[in-house]
This record gives sequence, C-alpha cells and structure tokens, in this order.
Amino acid sequence: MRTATDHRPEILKHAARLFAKKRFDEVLMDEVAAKAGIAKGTIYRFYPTKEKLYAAICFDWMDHLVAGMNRIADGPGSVVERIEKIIVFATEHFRKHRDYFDVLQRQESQKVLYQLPQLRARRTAIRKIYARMVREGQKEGLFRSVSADSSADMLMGMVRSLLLFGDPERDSGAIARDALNLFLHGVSRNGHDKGAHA
Amino acid sequence: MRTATDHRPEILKHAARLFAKKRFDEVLMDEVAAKAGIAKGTIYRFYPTKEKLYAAICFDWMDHLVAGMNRIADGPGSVVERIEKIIVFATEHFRKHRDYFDVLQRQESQKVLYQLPQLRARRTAIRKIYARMVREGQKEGLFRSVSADSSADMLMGMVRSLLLFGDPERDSGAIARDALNLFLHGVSRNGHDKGAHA
Amino acid sequence: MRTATDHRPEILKHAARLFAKKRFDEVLMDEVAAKAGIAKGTIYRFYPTKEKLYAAICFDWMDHLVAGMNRIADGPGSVVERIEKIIVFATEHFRKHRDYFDVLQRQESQKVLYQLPQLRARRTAIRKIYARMVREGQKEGLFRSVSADSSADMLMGMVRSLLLFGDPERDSGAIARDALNLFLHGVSRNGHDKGAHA
Amino acid sequence: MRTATDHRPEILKHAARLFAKKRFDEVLMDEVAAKAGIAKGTIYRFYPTKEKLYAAICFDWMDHLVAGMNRIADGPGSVVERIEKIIVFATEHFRKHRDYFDVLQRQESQKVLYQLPQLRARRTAIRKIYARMVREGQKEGLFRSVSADSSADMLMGMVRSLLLFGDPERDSGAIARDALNLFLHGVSRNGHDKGAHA
DNA sequence: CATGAATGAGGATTCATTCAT
DNA sequence: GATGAATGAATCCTCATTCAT
Repeated sequence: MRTATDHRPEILKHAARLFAKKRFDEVLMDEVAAKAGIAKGTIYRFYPTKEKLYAAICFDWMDHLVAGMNRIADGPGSVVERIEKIIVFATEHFRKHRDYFDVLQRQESQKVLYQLPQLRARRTAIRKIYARMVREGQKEGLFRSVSADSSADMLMGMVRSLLLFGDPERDSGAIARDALNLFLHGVSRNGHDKGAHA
Repeated sequence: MRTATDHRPEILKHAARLFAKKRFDEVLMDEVAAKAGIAKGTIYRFYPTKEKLYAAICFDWMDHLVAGMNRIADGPGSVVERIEKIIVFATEHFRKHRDYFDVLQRQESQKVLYQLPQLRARRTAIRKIYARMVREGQKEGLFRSVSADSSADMLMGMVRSLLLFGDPERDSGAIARDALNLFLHGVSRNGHDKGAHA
Repeated sequence: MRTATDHRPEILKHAARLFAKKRFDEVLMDEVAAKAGIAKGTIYRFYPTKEKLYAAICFDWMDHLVAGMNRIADGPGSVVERIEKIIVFATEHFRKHRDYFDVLQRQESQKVLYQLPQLRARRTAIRKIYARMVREGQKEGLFRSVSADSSADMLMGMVRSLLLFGDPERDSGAIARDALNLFLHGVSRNGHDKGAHA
Repeated sequence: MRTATDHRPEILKHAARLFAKKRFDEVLMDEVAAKAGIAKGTIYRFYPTKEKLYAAICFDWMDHLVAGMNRIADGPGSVVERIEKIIVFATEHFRKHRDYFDVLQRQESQKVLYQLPQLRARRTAIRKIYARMVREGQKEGLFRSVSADSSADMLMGMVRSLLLFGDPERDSGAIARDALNLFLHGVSRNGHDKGAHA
C-alpha cells in the first residue's frame, strides 16, 4: 500500500493562487490538480467539494493571522510597540500569503455564504485584538477615550488600504509606522482642542 | 411595434441584488430575468453577456460615487467640512446602493479581471479626491506633511471599515465625525512630539 | 418564442429501446438525446434525472397494460373468454412494447428501488385482475376451489415464460390458447382424482 | 509469504448480496471489499473486472441449480415425484441463495449482455430438465400430448411466480404441491373434453 | 500476497446563449 | 421588440482500476 501523504498543503497553496486570480467558477478542479501536481481524485480525498476547498483557503489564512496577532498581543512591549508589531506581522503575513488574502476579500461581502459565521468569527477575533490594544492604551492614559471597537475597525481599515493600494515594495516596518502615525496622531497639525466641528 | 423600453434600470437593480448575495456562478440569468420581470432574452438585448452585466453593475455605482464626491470636493466649504461632506455622501451612497457595493468588493482583489483597468481607474479617481483634500489641507497649513496618497488610502480604509463593520443604524453624520476625528487627531492623548518611534 | 413541444413520447421510446438493451449505467443521456433527435438539455426539461426517466419508462408501460386488462376484464364474454382475451392483449402489448417490458424486468427484483411501491402497486393490480377472473370462474362453478391469488400468480408466470422464451413468431391467439389450456386442464391425462400426493 | 487464500466465496457472497439490492452501477467495489472484509485490490486478484465478478455471481448459482436438478431428474421416483422434488429443490435453492437469484433476474432480459450465451445455455439446461420430465410423463401415458418445451417453460414460470410473489414463509413442499397441482390438473372443474374454445 | 492511496477517464447535469415564433 | 424553448459546451465529481509499499 502506498503510504498516505497529506496533500493538503500543496492543494491549498495552488488552489489559493488560482482562486486569487480568478472567479470561483473560472477555477477548474482540473487546473488545481495539475498545478498541485496530483490527480484530481486526490483533491477530493481531502476536500470533498470545490466549495469546501475554497472555504479551507479562507479559514486557514485567518487562523494563522489571528494566532500570530494574539501571540504578539499577549507578548511583551508597550501597547504602542505591540500594535506596531501586530501591523508588521499582518503586513508580512499578507504578503507571504497574498493569494489567500485575495480569496478572502471576495468572501467578506458575500451575504449568504454558508460559512459566513465562521468567517465572521475570525474577523471578530481580529477586531477584538485591536480593540483590546486600544483599551489597554486608554487604561494607561495614552489614548483618548474614543470607541475602542470603532477605532479598532478603523485601524484595520487603514492597514488594509495600505496593503492593498500602497507600494508593494515598501518595507513592512515603514508601513506599520505610517499606519501607527496616523492612528495615533492624525493629520491635523494642532492638538485636540479643535474637534471635527469645533 | 412594441415601444423599445429601456429595461436597463430594472435589470441592473435586480441583478445587483442577486450578485450581492451570491457568487457570480450562483446567480442565474433566469433568476435575474424573473426578478426583473422580463424575459431572459430581453436581458441580452441590453447586456450581451453575463460578464458585461456584472461589469455594468460595478461601474455604474462607482461612477455615481465619483461624480458625487467630485461635486462636493469642488464645492464650497472648508477642507475639513468638505471631507466630512464627502464621507457623509459616501455613507449614504453606500447605504442606498449597498448591493452594488457588495458586488464591487468582490472584484477589488480579482487580479485578472478583464475590466480591471476600468475598475482601477475609478478607484484611483476616488483616491485622488481624498488626496486632493489632504493636499489642500496641507497647503492651508492645517495638516501635517504626511503622504497625501497614503493618508487618502487610509481615510478610505477607515470609512470602509466603519461602513462594513460598524453599526448600520448609525447616522451618517456621526460616522463621518468619527472617521474625521480619528483622521485628524488620532487616538493619542498627547501631541505629535511622541511619534511611533520618535 | 418557440412553441412548447411535448417531447416525452420520443424520449420515452428511444430511452426504452436503449435501456432494454443495456444496463442503466451503460446508457448515456447523450445517446438518448441523439436517438430521440433532440438536445440533451431538452430531456432534462421533461425528466429531471436519468433515474426519473428510467422510472417513467417502467410505469408508463404497466399503466397501459393494467388499463387494457381492466377494460377486458370488465367487458363482455365468459370468464374463460375474457381470460383468453387478456392474455392475447398482454401478448400483443408485450410485443409492441417489448423494450419497456425488458426495462421493467430488471426492476422486478431490485429490492431497494425507490419506486418499488409504485411498481409493486402496478404488479398487484395485474394480479388482482387475474385473481378476479379466477374467482368469477369459481363462483360460476367452472373452476376448482384453488387459491385465486396463487393461481393468478401462476397464470401470470406461465404467460411470462411463453412470451419470453417461446417462439416470438407465434400468433398471440395460439399463445393464449396454450396458456389457457394448461391453466384450465393441466397436463395430466386423467381427472383430479389423482392429486400430486393423493 | 502469506498463504494464498481463496477469497472467492466471501467475495461472491457479499457481492451477490449487494448486487441483489442495487443496480450494477450503484454497487461499489469499495463496498464489496468492505463487506467481504478484504482490501479492494484483493478482489481484483480473483475477478479482474467488476463485470466478471457480476457474471460469476450469475453463473455459480445457475450451475448449482442445474446440477441439483439433474441429480434429481436422474434419480429414483416416479416422474411426478421427481418433478415435485425438483420444485422443492429449486425452492430451497432459491431461498438459500435469493441474492444470486435476484442478480440473475436482472440479466435475463438484457439483450446485449456479453455473457448472454452462457446465461442462455444454463437456462436452456433447466428447461431441458423440465421438458424431459414432461416427455417421460407422456411416454408413460400420464400426461397429455402437449408441447413439452412449452409446458416446461410454463412450469418454470409458475414456480418462479410462486417463489417471487407467493408467501415467503410457505413450506417448500406446499409450494411444490400447489405448482404441481395446477400443472397437472389445471383449475377447471371438469375434464379435458372442454378445450379453451370448445 | 495484501493493502488502500492514487489515478484519471468518463458522464450526468447545468445554464449561458440563441433564435423561431 | 419580447419571449422562453431548445441547445450543447463545459465541468464537477465518481469510482473502477492500478501499483507502490
């Protein structure tokens, strides 16, 4: 008997690459198999349907991201330092597995996706990490008393934009600094005495 | 002879609603026709392929958004006021045509979409408007000298996050104020003397 | 719009011909379509699955048979005459739609066929007709008091054998006479005084 | 080296059970292997294809049946007694290996089965035995001069019906008596003076 | 010999698109 | 112009068969 190999990593990697470039229906299982260098049937040993394979791509990536972010959040360093590290980590994770990210993007606004709950759970986990950082900062008196959740969302949005639309060659440290700079201080030249509508 | 009715609006509306909820391949032309209350063949009079129909949904919405934003950017009011108005407008546009937005989302990370250039052009147009506002603010000495493009991207990302993940019942004015507040002043309690890595 | 044609007859006819010759899995929907002179998709307008198409073949034939037999059973003539007419009818029906019969045969011993109840119902209907004839004959004092159901089954079995294994060129009247002759009088030269175990 | 076990009996038994319940294409070699408690590959050592396995099921059973019937036909006892014994034997054989019978049934009306000749040969052998009994009876002056082949066919058909549709709990002796009773004397109350159409 | 992982040909079904009415 | 019946290319998935261990 041939010894059982876990083909999941190859499958996932190549499938992600394909799903990142094309629509779900444009990606053929034949293609995935060919790219992964295995027979079509073998894919089905690990992912019983194309949909399940697609979902696996989404979740794997987020699980890694969440795990890495949590590790940093729980680690040493000041709040600001940890936020920065998290952004650096997210940037590198994003760049290393850009394909997975792209696949995910498409899912985010799918309203009736069956896996929506799982997806949402992971997104919420990410938000929680950011929000927790904000609350720590507030407790330490470093941050203003703004909504932690909203700020967390906005920080995520900022980082996302930089990653998606910013210079792809830019160093992850620089990206983190930019995001952090805006997140901490805003663009306004003067202090907080002047609110948006003051 | 029957009058040649322009069925595009109905088609677009119902197609958007469907494409917002489901994957491209899950949306059937039969369905679109049924929802729009016309025969399948009629859709093909206006949109020669499913892909073209899909593209039309994407572009229509962005064209409106860009036009509206430009109108405000060129209009009266201080820089900050105009930024705020733009966010309010984007929020309302987003909410009024949420379906279109959702359809677009999925496109954003599609690498080999045929319409990618057109899409990118529109995205760039939006960024330009935000970036122009930042530059005006800098010229007026209100904003710090940060990268206008990056800031623009980040502002867009912030707003996007609030819209997607924030309270959907929240007033558009409040949303704009939140975004603007963070964008202008950041979360840091103290001034700019303490940069991320200062 | 093309006017809707009921393609069922052609489909059924050609499908029966194919299913009669080959195993279920050997018959291709492509083939059925080709033989019926229509596109594959058109078959699916009328029969949503291959299984349903197969089932339709089975039922149609039996329904006709049962209806015809019932008509004769309810018609004029002596019991014996009506039994004979029924056999003639069955013979002719069998020969005219031999393909359908062959398809059915294969079903009869399928234990977990989903349509088993429907099939059984039809078989029971046929048995009932024969059994009713036997009972009429008994009431008239023509037949011995044997089990009507068993006799009915046996008569059916006799006819089936003649049709399947007898001379296919033989006149239906002759076949009916043969069956009837054995059914009525048996092969024994002497009377009933000598039972199997007397 | 492992001893070369002859796995044929288990394979055949379990395959028959499965083929009796389901269509050829519904029975999976995986299933057969699982039920037989061996690896899939092992089946292929004994039956090079699924079709061959299927054919083996058919033939084995018939060979046994024919052998048993022949033994009885050549044995002691009066013609009628031997016919009765044959029916008893067939009944018991049928009941003991019902699965094999069911598999066969489906084959009988398959027109282009590759193994058709072998199948037909076995069927013919059975008919010959019955026909020989009839001829013996005629020679002894016990039976009327009816067609031996037809009568044989009809007797087979009668028995088949009783087995398939009669009470499955019924004693094989009782079944044989019923069949024989009808076969010998028919259902008619009076003698042979009154033909079907006399 | 036995195993069961891997293979990949094969086919049912779907659905965008066409076009007769 | 509008319709929806008909088309048939396209693709997911299955499962008999092979063969490395």
